[in-house]
Amino acid sequence: MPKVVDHDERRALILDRCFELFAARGYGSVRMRQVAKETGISIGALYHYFPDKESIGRQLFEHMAARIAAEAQAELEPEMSGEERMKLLHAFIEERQDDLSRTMLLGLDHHRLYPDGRDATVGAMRSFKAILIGLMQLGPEEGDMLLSILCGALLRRVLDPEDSDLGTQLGSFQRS
Amino acid sequence: MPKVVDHDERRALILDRCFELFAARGYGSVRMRQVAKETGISIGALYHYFPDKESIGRQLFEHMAARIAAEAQAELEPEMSGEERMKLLHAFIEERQDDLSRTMLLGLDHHRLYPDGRDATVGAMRSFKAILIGLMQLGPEEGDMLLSILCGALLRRVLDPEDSDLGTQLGSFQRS
Amino acid sequence: MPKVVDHDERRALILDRCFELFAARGYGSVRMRQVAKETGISIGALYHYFPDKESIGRQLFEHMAARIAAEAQAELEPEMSGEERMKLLHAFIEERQDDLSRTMLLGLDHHRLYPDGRDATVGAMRSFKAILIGLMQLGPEEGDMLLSILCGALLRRVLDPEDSDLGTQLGSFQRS
Amino acid sequence: MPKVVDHDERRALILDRCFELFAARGYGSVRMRQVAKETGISIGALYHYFPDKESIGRQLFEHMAARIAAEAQAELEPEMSGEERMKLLHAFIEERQDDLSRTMLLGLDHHRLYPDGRDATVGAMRSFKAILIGLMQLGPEEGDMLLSILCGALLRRVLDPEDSDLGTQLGSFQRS
DNA sequence: TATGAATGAGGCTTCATTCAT
DNA sequence: AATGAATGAAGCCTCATTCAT
Repeated sequence: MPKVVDHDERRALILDRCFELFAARGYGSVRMRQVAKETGISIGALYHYFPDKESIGRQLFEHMAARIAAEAQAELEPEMSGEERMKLLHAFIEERQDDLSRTMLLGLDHHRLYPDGRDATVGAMRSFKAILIGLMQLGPEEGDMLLSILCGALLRRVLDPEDSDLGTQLGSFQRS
Repeated sequence: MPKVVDHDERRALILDRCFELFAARGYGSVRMRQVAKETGISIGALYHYFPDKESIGRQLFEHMAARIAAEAQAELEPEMSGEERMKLLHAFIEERQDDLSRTMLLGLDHHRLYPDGRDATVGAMRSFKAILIGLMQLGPEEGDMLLSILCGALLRRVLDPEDSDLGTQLGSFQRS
Repeated sequence: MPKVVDHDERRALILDRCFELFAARGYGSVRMRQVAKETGISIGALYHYFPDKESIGRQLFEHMAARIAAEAQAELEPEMSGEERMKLLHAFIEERQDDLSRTMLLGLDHHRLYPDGRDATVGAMRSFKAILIGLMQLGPEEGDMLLSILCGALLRRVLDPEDSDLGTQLGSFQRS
Repeated sequence: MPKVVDHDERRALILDRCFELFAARGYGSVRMRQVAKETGISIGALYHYFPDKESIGRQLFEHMAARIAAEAQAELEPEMSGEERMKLLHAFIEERQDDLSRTMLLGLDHHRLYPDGRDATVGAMRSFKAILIGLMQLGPEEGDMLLSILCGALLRRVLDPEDSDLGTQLGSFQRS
């Protein structure tokens, strides 16, 4: 009897393991050799789980976006006062700053390289907006603004880490 | 030394012409053949003006960031009332939405691929922040927030063009 | 030692089952995965019976050539008149057109890929020639000619099936 | 000004140069590295002239079949007595024994690997038959027989070079 | 014995760079 | 200076073979 493996589980594991790599270097600059080393899986075995490199790139964003959305929906219970909800959101985001930034970068790669799959980035953005609006009980304009601030703060955190404090900016939003 | 001027001029021309290409595909996915076709300059000639492909990528971001900063400083004269300054900023940004988004994308590529040149992205971000603060006469926290909103709105415009209106969000900021 | 018999039997079975595959695609274009699927035997098990892929290719031609030669010797009893012997030969060949063509193709692969085993193709050709000469009681030149016509007709049947009728050509030979 | 090359000419040169290689090893066992070495052209340059390896394989047979057919039509002038025509044919074939055998082997590879291009082998066979019939002024059955003898003799020459003399067999045909 | 997932050398192909023209 | 054909290192992927189960 050969080794029994759950293909879907293994696929997810591989995606988790090469998340950082793709986010840090960008799809076009990642080499399959690096993916193999990073995941601890041989090059050949990677091709048991993904038909080609592009498929890894495509699935990676959707995988991470789905994971974060699921965590958000699980953790962000709206049964509390306004101030507490903001704290909860704040904590949630702060905890995941790196994952969120990376997923954002993957989203941009996804958008640029797979024009036929742009519904994935659109869908992800709208899901997050809906989550924010639902949690904070915002109007659409406020939701837009909060989402933009979040995205912008994450982006600035990438480009100029020392001059961007997510906490301060969420605070500013709240006060306004 | 007319040759040198010519050289720099030509370099700038080439950068202008392949700006869209690099922004749309990402540094790692652009091929020299495409650069040649896009700029109308033969592959061989490109190597007269740039030592290698990386050099194009590196210079491209700095070139565009500098150009936009220069335009901002030229156009955004602060000699007017608060409301007018906001209108001016609004118009300036709206006119350059595409260039700004693309430059942002290039900045992210720059950051990811040339870790030794991160001062370029840091510098660009801070310049823009200073311009915003100077123009709108904001405090540091407000400046941060405006910059984040701008970056976030530009990013969202890339990922979900139909659900992000830059004008509305600047308006929201203003009212707050 | 029943195991040994079993082993050889199984080997023969495998060879029979992948005969078509190798003849149709050519040794160099057959994949072990295809052999496994075609024979219904797992890749791993194939390696119990053959040390490597080359061994299958080598044995395949010899196996089929030996089988056909054995059948020829069993069926082509020369105890009859000249005309009947020709009919018999004709029937024998017509019945095995596909096998003969395929074996010929395998012989060519064998010759090209295993230069150290060319005595196998030489031996096979000479056996068949001897059988023809013995059966039809031909002189050496006639035997040569009949063998060439047979080989040529089989080859033409592969390359242009609609313009080659084996029967007609054997008839032409007979009349001459 | 870059080096000016006639693509078609160069393509033909490459095909000529790797003819032996493909015939000797079989399409599936030829490596691009070998083609580069054999033709004296770098691997990269090969891809200026052929989109991929398969294209070389496909074109090779058609190129050689066309070349031989052209030579046959140029050299085999039928303005002579029957005996002289046979001598002429004999000389023509003897001179090209290797090329003819190799082209035959390529035809078999072509047939096996490119099923969508089988009209090429069919066409080649029929051209040669027509040339034979035209030259020797044969009836269709005789033409068939002569073509089969030729093909068979060439094939036997590959598989058992010491036991096949093309001249003898053409002589046998003539006498019959 | 039997299975097929895993391995990694090596195949085909791409593409940044060079260089003859 | 300009051109683009040529080069070959290195990328993606395949597939013969191994090995844990």
